[in-house]
Amino acid sequence: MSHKRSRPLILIDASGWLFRAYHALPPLTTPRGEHTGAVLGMANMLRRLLKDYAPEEIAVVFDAPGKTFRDEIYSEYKANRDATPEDLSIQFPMIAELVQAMGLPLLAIAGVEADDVIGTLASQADAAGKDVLIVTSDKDLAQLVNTRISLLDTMKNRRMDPAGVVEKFGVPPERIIDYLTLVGDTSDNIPGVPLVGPKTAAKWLVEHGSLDAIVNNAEQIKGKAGENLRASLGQIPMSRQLATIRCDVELPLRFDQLHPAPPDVDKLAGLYRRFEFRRLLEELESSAPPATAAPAPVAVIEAPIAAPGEVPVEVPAGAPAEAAPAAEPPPQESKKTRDELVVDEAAFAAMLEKLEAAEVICLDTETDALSAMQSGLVGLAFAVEQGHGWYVPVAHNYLGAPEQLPMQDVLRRLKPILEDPRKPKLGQHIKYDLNVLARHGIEVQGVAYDTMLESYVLDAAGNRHDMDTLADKYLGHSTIHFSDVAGKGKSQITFNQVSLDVASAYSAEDADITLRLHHVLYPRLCEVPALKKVFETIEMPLVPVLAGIERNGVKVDGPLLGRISTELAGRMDELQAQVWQQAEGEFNLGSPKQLQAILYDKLKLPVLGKTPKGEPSTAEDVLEELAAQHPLPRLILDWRAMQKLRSTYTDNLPREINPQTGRIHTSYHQAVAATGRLSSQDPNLQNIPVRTAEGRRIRQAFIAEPGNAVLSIDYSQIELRLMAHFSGDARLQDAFAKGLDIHQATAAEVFGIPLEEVGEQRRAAKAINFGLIYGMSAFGLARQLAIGRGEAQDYIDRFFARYPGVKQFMDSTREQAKTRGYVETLYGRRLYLPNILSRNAAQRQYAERTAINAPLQGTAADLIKLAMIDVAAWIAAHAPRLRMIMQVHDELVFEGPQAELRARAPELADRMCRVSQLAVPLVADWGVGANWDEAHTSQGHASSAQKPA
DNA sequence: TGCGGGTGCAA
DNA sequence: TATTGCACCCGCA
Repeated sequence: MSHKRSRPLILIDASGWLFRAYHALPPLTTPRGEHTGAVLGMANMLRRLLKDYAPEEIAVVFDAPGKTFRDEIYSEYKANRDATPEDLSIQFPMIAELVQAMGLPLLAIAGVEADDVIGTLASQADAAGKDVLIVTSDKDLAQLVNTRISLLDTMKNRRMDPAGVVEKFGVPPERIIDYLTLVGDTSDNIPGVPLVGPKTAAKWLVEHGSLDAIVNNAEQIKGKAGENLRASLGQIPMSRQLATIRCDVELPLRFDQLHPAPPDVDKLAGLYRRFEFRRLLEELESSAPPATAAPAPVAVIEAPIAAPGEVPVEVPAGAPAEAAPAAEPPPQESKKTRDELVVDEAAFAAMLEKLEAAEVICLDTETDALSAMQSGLVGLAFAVEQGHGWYVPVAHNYLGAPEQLPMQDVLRRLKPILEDPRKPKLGQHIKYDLNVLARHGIEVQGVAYDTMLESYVLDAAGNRHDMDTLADKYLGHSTIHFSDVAGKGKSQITFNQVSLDVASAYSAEDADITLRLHHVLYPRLCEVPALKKVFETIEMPLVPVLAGIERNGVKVDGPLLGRISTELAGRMDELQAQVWQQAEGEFNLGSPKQLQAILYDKLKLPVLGKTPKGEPSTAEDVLEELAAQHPLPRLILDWRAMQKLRSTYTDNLPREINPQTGRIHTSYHQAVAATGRLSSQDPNLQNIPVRTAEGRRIRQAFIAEPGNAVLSIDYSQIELRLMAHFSGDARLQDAFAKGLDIHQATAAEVFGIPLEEVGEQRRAAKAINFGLIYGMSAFGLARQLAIGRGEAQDYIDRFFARYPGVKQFMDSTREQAKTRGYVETLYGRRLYLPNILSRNAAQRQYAERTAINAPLQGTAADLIKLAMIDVAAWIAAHAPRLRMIMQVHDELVFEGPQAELRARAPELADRMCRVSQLAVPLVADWGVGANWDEAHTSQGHASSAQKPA
């Protein structure tokens, strides 16, 4: 049974909303001088909510004036609050009128706050299995969030679900009360623990689990904040009580009595006229149905409505014994790193001793350029305990730079430690440091932790994984930015020009922050054994393998690319002349905007497609269709194809050749793709052309050193095989078991013909097979195959009829995504899909497609990563003259002496196939050639391995 | 100089 | 109204 989303209950924290809207909205007055900005804001917000969510029940909840139970608990409660501005408070009665005229229930309950009313109604609805949307900008209400209850900030248009709470506060909803208790609230005058702000509170809660655990471990908590905690222990129970929203308030009605009534059109029109809301009035008059006998709205007013902050603040005699000393806002906690600049022998020796004794060594290198393959080492930073870092400068050479320890000595003495596999190393994006150090003669061993990858495995798509982002998110710490020390733009200096003091503060902090991040992230990883395993057995072992591939690089024939470029340029000139002739005027062929004007304005060709922004598209598929009616689109297509090859490949690849190595060294990014794939950058070697003959000429420029050859091995149909494995579909598995051409087999099934009679149907079957992996719709398939929607739907229906397991797999995967909020790969790598329950259909459907695709794409990524780790170890042990030089998602490319490469190819392909035992065989095809194109084209040798039956 | 939009290359 | 990426060029602030 799928969990059906019903029309929600909406609860509006009206007092809080107005207070904030008052400051956010422009001050609006009628000519008579009535202030109406907040009224209009409320009207628009309510209309929007009704339209967007069609709530089954709704209530606009105000604070009632007078004391609440919180004032009983704490005499200073809300004592700091400013009085409500008068031009806001006079709008409250107007708003009450408006809400009632709109037919919406309005609540103001004496003795409690709006939050408690909301909490009570929300928990009633939750118990009844109903979805609840709370409109608020107040963080306190985050404690109510769960899978059914979410917060909506209408001003920022953001929904906050449990994951959102974690993202914003660093703790889940059930820890929000603990969080608020620790942090306190200056506006409510709730005492927190001095020096403990949002970040420390979240950090402690993550480390200890709960406020109770923190209290129990108070003796162990270090620093000034720890002292303050111990001093505040007495007031914690009271703060906790103040921060807790009550969910058991006695109310005169239940949530299911809060149905909106039809608006009282006459009254509403009268109000709109009085407030001079012309647009709303027009809309009302143009759309209003004849007034029906409107049932009176359920408006329960237990007390007059109070403006926020109107609560009396007189202090009763006999205030609580230990009134909090924290009237002032919690000061920003200090997280400064104690940095130690190492420029003399004694300090260096002392540091080495500490490094030797450390359990984990956090390291960071500073260089004079961004590229790990070009840069020179400028300094090294280390940290072994939180709060302290060393910086060892070795090549700062600005005018007047102090003397530093000689680089060669420093490296020679660090080498035994860094190359000791028993000493675990930690870094942020440590692959960079491995490459820099390798180029300086140190092969770092024992690479155990990388905070970037810890964050990536925890939640690949939740945030970026650079240090600044992580420090902000997990430590609440704003790091010293590189641009702060080196400037930016034209005037940016390189790190060797940065003064030692500044460099030391920056670098030591980087190492320290990395260590602190590790202490937050790694425990989280350990909480989910599958993720810990992905981290330990896939991502970390892959780091040195990738570093090796990057350093190996690939040889590219620059002169060949240059010749191709010249040839293309000549042909493009001719095409351009013809285009200008056809268009009867010169224009820039590379400008979609100018081309659009020519095609659609000047030549009046039909608009067959739009860009995402709604402009007439000049994209390939559109031009392809237009080519039937006019010669110009074809010329443009040809020109574009050549322009693409030239600008992206023939002209730019030669510039990427490293002058020292004569090869191209890409960077593989391990923490970018949501699914677990790698990406390649500077240059991207994972999108080198292969489909067209013209494009393959680029691949021919990927060559080997003299005497060497290129070996390409790729997995055959890996994602479809994984679909067969996951789905358990007998027919699909059988097709792979028999070694059939899978597209041909699908064609036979879908079209109900014998295998040997499959002809043109194979193309359609291939499109279906691939579409399947991407969660394609009938609409998409129809467009792909240029057939009718009905026909496409028919294909899909027949596909699912023949492969029922696949249908079942897709349904259950979507279901899992909905109930758990994530999907996972064969190895337990997770992808969270926060939008899977979105009310926005486009977002939800997108998440559903991702839910189908991610386990397949992600498992394929896991498999080839494992294969790379295995193959790299095997090469190191058995064939050190071979080099792994590229990875392209389902393909590995090697270089080595021709004969040896050919001899070793079957073993390498076998190892790739044996990396995992699935329900269908894994097959890898390989080929050897003088260049990448030849290696690819000559593929025909296959290896195969399967789980024994 | 940086950014968004449009386009197109790969798996 | 098909998944994941990277990078080019244009046009504009």
